[in-house]
Amino acid sequence: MKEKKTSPYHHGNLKEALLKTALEMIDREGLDAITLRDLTQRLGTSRTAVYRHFASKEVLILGVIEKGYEQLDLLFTPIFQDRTRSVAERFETMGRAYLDFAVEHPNLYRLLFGEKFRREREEICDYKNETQANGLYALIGLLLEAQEEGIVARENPMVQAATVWASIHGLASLLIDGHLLMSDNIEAIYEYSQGMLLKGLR
Amino acid sequence: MKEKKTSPYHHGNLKEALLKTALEMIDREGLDAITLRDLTQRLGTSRTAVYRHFASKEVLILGVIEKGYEQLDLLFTPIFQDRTRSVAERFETMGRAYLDFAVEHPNLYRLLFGEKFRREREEICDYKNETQANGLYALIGLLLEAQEEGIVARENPMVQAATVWASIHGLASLLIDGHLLMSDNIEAIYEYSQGMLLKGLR
DNA sequence: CATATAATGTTAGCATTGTCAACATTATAT
DNA sequence: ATATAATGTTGACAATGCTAACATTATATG
Repeated sequence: MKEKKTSPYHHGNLKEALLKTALEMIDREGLDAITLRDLTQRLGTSRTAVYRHFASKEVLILGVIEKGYEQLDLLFTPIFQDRTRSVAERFETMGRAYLDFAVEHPNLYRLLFGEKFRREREEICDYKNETQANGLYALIGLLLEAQEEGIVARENPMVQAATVWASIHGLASLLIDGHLLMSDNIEAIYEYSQGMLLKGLR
Repeated sequence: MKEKKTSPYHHGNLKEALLKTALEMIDREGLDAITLRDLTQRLGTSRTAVYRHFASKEVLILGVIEKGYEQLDLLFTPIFQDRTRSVAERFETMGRAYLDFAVEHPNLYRLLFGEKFRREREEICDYKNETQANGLYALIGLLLEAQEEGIVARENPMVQAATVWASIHGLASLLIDGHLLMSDNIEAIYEYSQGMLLKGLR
């Protein structure tokens, strides 16, 4: 399929390759560690080839962010929408999947849910963080279902969703940023959190 | 008091001035925005004067972090220890003060509770994040008091503290990092969070 | 098919920034 | 009083993002 000639002048699919490799590098080494020179060298092109596809390093990163959200979407949507499982089950599974993702991909998690390029995400790309919004809406949907079942109080689901998300995001952040020193208790903390959330939402 | 001569060769108190100004700059413009050249220029010294007091930029930042924790301590300790107020009141006031600090000093908040230099904080300085630990211990103490009063279940207070901290940290982070778009609802979200926490802890 | 034009890639070089080495000036101690 | 330590300065280097000018390949249009 792919011609493996000794580096042809035109890469063929450099844009996608840049996004893919950049995402991998960020995932592995963190946002601050990646360098355009390093990135391009791994792809066998010259350092400025990036600029034929992205206006700047920042714009490239914005592409990576978009790609990251898409991957998250692929991961989470099935869990949310698995109607074969009870609301409580989906809630539990979802929380665990979210935490697992953060722990397994801390650098990527920070990129997606951190502060960097916040303004630019909405200015340059106008996809308005669709996926992230999707995630919130999915959570709101789940909470509405839970309200139907009577296991969650009938209050503003947006406020509830924000509260739930904040709880889990806080736990994920403290964990991957090394602020919870009693790491062996993670499981206990997570279970307590879940229980407290369910109890508090009732 | 201070001699305002036309820049004497020796600054007199450069180390403290560096820490103070660096903290102000980080608070205002964020960690990534500060530059040793910029910093030293504002203090009227040459760019490399820093290295007579700090081994590197990173070590300087570690000093700023320490200073930041001290300031936080000064701000929070009185609230925790104000025995004239009920446990519930202190809990409420504390949460609000914490959130206020994050919103008013987002860059500083990210520096103190973010990921950067995590390892180095414990390797180089050996103060072991005393203040942060102090904060957690103070919260644990408050929870123990609350357990005495019967408004919080008698379970592992460390786990409870981590859960509470995660909730509020998550809310603060999502807020200052721009992930909660319905910014007008912040107050509602915060109040709901507090209520949910108290209910869930019971 | 031929060739003009767009797309894509390369090399050279600049500005910024952290850092080091060598040197200069001031404070402190003996 | 002067040797030594403390503190500050200048010059330079390497890494990095980026621009300009040029080179090569693909695509389209006659």
